[in-house]
Formats: sequence, structure tokens, C-alpha cells
Amino acid sequence: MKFQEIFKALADENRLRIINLLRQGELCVCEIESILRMSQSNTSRHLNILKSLNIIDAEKKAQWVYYFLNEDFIANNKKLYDYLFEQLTADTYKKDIDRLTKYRSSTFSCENFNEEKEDVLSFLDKICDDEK
Amino acid sequence: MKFQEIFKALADENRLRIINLLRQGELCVCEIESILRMSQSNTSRHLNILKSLNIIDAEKKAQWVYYFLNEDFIANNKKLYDYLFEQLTADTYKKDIDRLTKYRSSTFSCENFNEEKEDVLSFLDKICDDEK
DNA sequence: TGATTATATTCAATTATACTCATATAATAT
DNA sequence: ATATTATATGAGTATAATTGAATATAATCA
Repeated sequence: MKFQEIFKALADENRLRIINLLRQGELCVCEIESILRMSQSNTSRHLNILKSLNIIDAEKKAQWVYYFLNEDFIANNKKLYDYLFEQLTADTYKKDIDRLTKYRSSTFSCENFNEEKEDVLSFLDKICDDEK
Repeated sequence: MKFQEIFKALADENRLRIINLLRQGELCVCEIESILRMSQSNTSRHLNILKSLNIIDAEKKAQWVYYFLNEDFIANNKKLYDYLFEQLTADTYKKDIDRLTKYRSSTFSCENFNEEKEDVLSFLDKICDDEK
């Protein structure tokens, strides 16, 4: 009853926001956490749920864990995947992508996450306000 | 956030079983109830959830309410619909279709549901045992 | 080694969901 | 009109899902 579990996994906004982000490429936990403004434990939890269903996969590099969409999942669930991204049009998802884009064009990275976290957050928040 | 609600609706086995049945054509509540061996109130509630999302629609004929897949939903969510029916291959769903087929080839109908309910149930149970 | 940091996990509280039993509503039939 | 029947809904309960806070684990760095 695997596909039923997949529907359940996709029936949560936070997980959809994560998937939406990862479509733009891999991200580590602390990046997702900042861009989506979710707590660390909650981010980790949702990533684990998606990973346990093989919707996403992870790779550890030094102390960071990078998550990315699982190509096999996409290939094996093409219709669902296409449908999903047709549907991810709500403001929330667009705004998240804006934050990701700004983050990527900045000089921030996860190298100094602990020290800079507040700076990253206020940077991203400010950017999003500017755009309105 | 409509499609998220749709995923939630599809993340439940009883609702998937209902959708699976309705693919073969309209059915009234008491028929679904017998074929799936679900309680009356539970059946009604799940139908209501699907109907509130326009996944299915209903038409009242005399005292019976007939439910059927909503053609607009199928048209507007073609990829999801195709994906869904590709996935409905588990034993449970096949067995449900068997029960529906046997019911349809019988002389039972919902006309005398109240009197015949036990007969319908044991008829369908027996048939399914025969097939093993 | 010991301190720091990124991520995962446990615990407890809250909220949402599914279910049953009982009752309400709406339609038919006598 | 009254009784009967099909379906819907309300109340209560059990189970599951989501979350934050605190803690554990694993990797790096000094």
C-alpha cells in the first residue's frame, strides 16, 4: 500500500514546501530550515518522512546532510510528479522559491550557519518584504 | 491549497476503495456499504469527504443517493487520476471489484436492501471464498 | 582530548482523523 | 397521518500526526 503512504506524505504543507525547494537542487538541513523558517527538529522530521518513502534521498558531506529529490522516485512516479509540480503554484511556494533564489545569490552558505543564522533570516525576510 | 486536501482524501484506504468501486459506475450508499463491508455511517462520512472535494458527485433518486466519479475532477486532474488507477492493483481492490461484479450479476438490488442485507453479505462473502 | 556545531531522536502536549453508536432527516409506502 | 427505510449528522472515544523543547549522536575544530 505504498502509494497510499505517498499520498499521506504529500498531504502536508511543510513537506510540499520542502519538495518544492528541492526541485531547484540539493540543500542541507540548515538551509531548508532558514528558507522555510521551520524549527530544526521539525525540518529534520519531515525530511526523514520523505526519505523513508524514497521521495528524497540524502548524502552526508562533513557535518552537513544534503537532501535532494530521488531520481528513481521521479522516474517511477512520473505522472504524480508532473501533477504535483503543476499544482505547486500557490503564493507560499513562489515566495519560498524567492527566498531560495535570494539565498543562493547571496554570500551566505551553511559553513557558518550557527553564527550567521539570524543574519540569514533577517536578510531573507527583508528581501521578501522588498518585493511586495 | 486544494490539491493538498485531495492528497489527504486519497491517503485513506476506505476512500480509495470507494473510488475504485465507482470507477465501474455509480452506486448507492447501501451498495457500497455491503460490497466494502463498512458501517453505514462510516460509508456516508467518507462519501461526504470525497464529495466535498468534488472528487465524486451524488444524485438522489427516490430514497437512494447514488454516488459517481465527477467527470470534471477527472478532466481537471488527469495525471493524478491516471496515476491513481495505475496504483490500485493491491489484492484488496481486486477483491472489491470481484464482489461488485458478483453483486451486479446477481438479482439483488438496493430495492429491498433492509430485508436482504444479510443475504447480500453472505452471498458476496461466499462468492469470494469460492474464488480462492 | 574537549568544545563546538549540524543533525537526529525522544518526550510530552496538542490537534486532527476515523470510527461506533445513537439520533435526526427525508423520502416512500401503507 | 403513521410507519418504514435510506442516508446524514452529532457526541464520544481511540488512535495517529504535528510540533517544540530538551537531549543524544556524529562530525569537525582548536
